[in-house]
Amino acid sequence: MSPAPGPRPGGRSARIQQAVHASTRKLLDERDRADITVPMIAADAGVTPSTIYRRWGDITELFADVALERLHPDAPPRETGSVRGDLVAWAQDYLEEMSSPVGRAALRDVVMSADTLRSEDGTNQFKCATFCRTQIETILGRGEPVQGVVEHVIDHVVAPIIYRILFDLDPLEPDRVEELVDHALDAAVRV
Amino acid sequence: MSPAPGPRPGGRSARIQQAVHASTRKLLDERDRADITVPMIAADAGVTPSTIYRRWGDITELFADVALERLHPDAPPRETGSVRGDLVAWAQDYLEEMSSPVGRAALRDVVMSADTLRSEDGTNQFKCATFCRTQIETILGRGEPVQGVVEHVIDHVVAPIIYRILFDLDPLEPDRVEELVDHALDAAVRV
DNA sequence: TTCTTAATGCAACGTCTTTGCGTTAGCATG
DNA sequence: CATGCTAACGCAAAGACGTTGCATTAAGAA
Repeated sequence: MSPAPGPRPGGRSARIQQAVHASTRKLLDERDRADITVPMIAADAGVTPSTIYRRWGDITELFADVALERLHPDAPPRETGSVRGDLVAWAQDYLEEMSSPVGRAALRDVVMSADTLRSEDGTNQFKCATFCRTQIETILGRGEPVQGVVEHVIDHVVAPIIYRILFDLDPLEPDRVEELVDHALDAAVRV
Repeated sequence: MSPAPGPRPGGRSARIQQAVHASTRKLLDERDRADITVPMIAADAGVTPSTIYRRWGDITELFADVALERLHPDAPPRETGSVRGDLVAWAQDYLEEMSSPVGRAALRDVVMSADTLRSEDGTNQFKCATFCRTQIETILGRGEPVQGVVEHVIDHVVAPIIYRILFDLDPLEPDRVEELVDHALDAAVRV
């Protein structure tokens, strides 16, 4: 038997990762991304730069890692009584979170991370999209199953929200979210 | 009178910019982004690194600059006889271009460029979105004007295409483009 | 306690980035 | 054609960052 490889939870490895993440978040709040360097983070976290380089490769991957943590939903979507209501509520929350400077920056950090370096569960970008999809599936699972609704919600609700944020257009009016959700549901039924 | 500031077309400034752009494109075709450095580009273009640093700030901005050039449409959208047909044709072309490794990389380079450094006509991201919008407006201008169609096309056709590319999801089937266009047009009429 | 292994710290080296200063190219004027 | 002006470039030095081999340490297992 091989002696159980992999990082042990609670060990030094985990403590360091936590410290580095914390320092990264802290610096991201204070300074501009372009002004943050690996040695800075290392100093703040109390580790050597080489440790960070070895674990994350480069600062882009570290940022993406921290961003993913931010983008990961910490609770299942709220329940309002109807699928439509749940979707609207979730999408409005999502829009608000992602529109904030922090959310926007996190989105970019994920998008700009390597797409060649894929872990066992996909690229960072894919993981990010999966967070969304999972939340949507949870909501839709509460109602009657309709083929392909998830994809429609992604295409007609999530995509417009994100596109406008990333490409610096006027952010979506929160009111329009309702319209988008109706559209996505209509689209699913009609096809 | 101030002696007419700004770069003179055809001068040394323009030649250097052209050479640097060319070298950047060339290197982007050969190597991976992460392996390309400013000194490399400078050597290939026959200039000093400091010139590039002074003009573009960092390699990210240079990449974004080159990417914008790639994303800029070089011709007005094809005409097929109907607005719907034009939109479908344009969207399919757009999907194909952006899905290619080159297109995808260009999109990312634009998205990851600074959003604080805005030129007189907006950020790089905004310019990129404007290219799309202009093409769409051209097409819509050929038919009867309907309030807000442009935004619907952006939200329901462009956004899904781009979102899926950036977030590493399965790219849209070219067939589904037609469906998206119809939805966008329906949406515009119905509201 | 002792052993094993993965991961860290240290330190040195090479490369990139930044910056001051002298020079040049392009354009305008007489 | 000669002269002057200005923005931009090349050069070179200094500083900061990225990378790597080697010794050491921390955490868990026997």
